[in-house]
Amino acid sequence: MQDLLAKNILRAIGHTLTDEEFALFCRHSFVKSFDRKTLLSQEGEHCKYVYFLVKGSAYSYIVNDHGDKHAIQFALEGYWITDQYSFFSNRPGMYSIETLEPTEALVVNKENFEKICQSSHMFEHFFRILIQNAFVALQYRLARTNSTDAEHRYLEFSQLHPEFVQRIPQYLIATYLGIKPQSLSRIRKELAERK
Amino acid sequence: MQDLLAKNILRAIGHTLTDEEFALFCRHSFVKSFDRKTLLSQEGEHCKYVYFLVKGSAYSYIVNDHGDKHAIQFALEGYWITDQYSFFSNRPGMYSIETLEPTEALVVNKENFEKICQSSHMFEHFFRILIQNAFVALQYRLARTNSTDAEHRYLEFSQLHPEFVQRIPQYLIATYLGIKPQSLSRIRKELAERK
DNA sequence: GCGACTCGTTCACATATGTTAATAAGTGAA
DNA sequence: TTCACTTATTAACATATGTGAACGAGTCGC
Repeated sequence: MQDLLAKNILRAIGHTLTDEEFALFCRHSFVKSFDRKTLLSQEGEHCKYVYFLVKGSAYSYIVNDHGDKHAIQFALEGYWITDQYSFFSNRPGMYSIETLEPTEALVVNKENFEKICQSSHMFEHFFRILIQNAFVALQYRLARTNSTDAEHRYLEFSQLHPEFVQRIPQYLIATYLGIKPQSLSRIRKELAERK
Repeated sequence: MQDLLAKNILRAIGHTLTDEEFALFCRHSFVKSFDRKTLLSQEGEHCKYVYFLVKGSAYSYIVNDHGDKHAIQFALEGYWITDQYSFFSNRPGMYSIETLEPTEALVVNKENFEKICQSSHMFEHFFRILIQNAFVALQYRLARTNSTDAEHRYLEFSQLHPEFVQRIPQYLIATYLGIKPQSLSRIRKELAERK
């Protein structure tokens, strides 16, 4: 189970955990299971935890003034997810997080997260790299959103994340791409006809 | 001059530098001046440096398939800027960075950046917080881009960054918001008429 | 096996934003 | 001053995407 975590760390920083580091993480986290459609975090409330998914899937979303949900991030096994805004600032969250399938996660609360980072330069480094990579991916996504039409964004998304296309409902992918589910349906139809 | 940097660090992590830490940073950075319209980084080439602006302004942008520039980030005095993708991955850049005014910056190359982070847990921490804050802001910006119309995005932008509206050309702000300069002009006209 | 959902599709029509082109004000260099 | 260049504005028309509504195929609980 913590195998996934070890791999995650290895991939990010190129080396694996010592036994002490591993113990440090275990002491400050716990495992928890969630049903499908469980809210892990809710808009307006403080998001106290960061989740590392071991099994299942979840997504975060924002609700706009018209009440529409817009997906922000998807997470499958091996992904971290939280409301970064709320978690890091200790303010009420702007996003909600919901499981899509029955899900199992390693859970770390804010206090323990800070402790882990303080007592281990390695973990501080790891989490810097982790958020750095997330930043780079997000920046690219925004750049494409601002400079490319929906059809190309969808094509790029489905090539980059075929596993999301498989497991995430299409109407959520649409909002993730910044369009309506009907529009994505139309785009997919055109792509299929042209092919 | 390094005053700005000290403030920047203080604001991010709540305490200031020791003399050794300050010396560490100085040993691994240098000051440089640039004319207006200087390319600090160029698409296709490795972005070797991160810049902390002490004076002037700059912006990063992506060029899409039609050859249109789209602003990614703006930087004024007290802001950090680089092509994070290229800088952190050591790959050819996807963005370019150009000064908008005569500019002065503290410059750190990748190697020294890593050294600073390795030899000081405090700097590792600072840069984690820095990129964390950048991530949170970026995520919110993307969430709004995907869920809000251009008029509201412009209003929010100009309230959040009045200093950008002052100093950054309007056509660049338009591309930053994901619209054409003509559209921003139209939106501004409507806002003015309604008022 | 039945009703209640959820999800994807399709369609006719609406609207925000893009496109192209022209104009004008402002700035800086010669 | 004049010329070249950059930036902002405006207008008529084009197009991608949104809107609202209907329909059908799954799926789940009972």
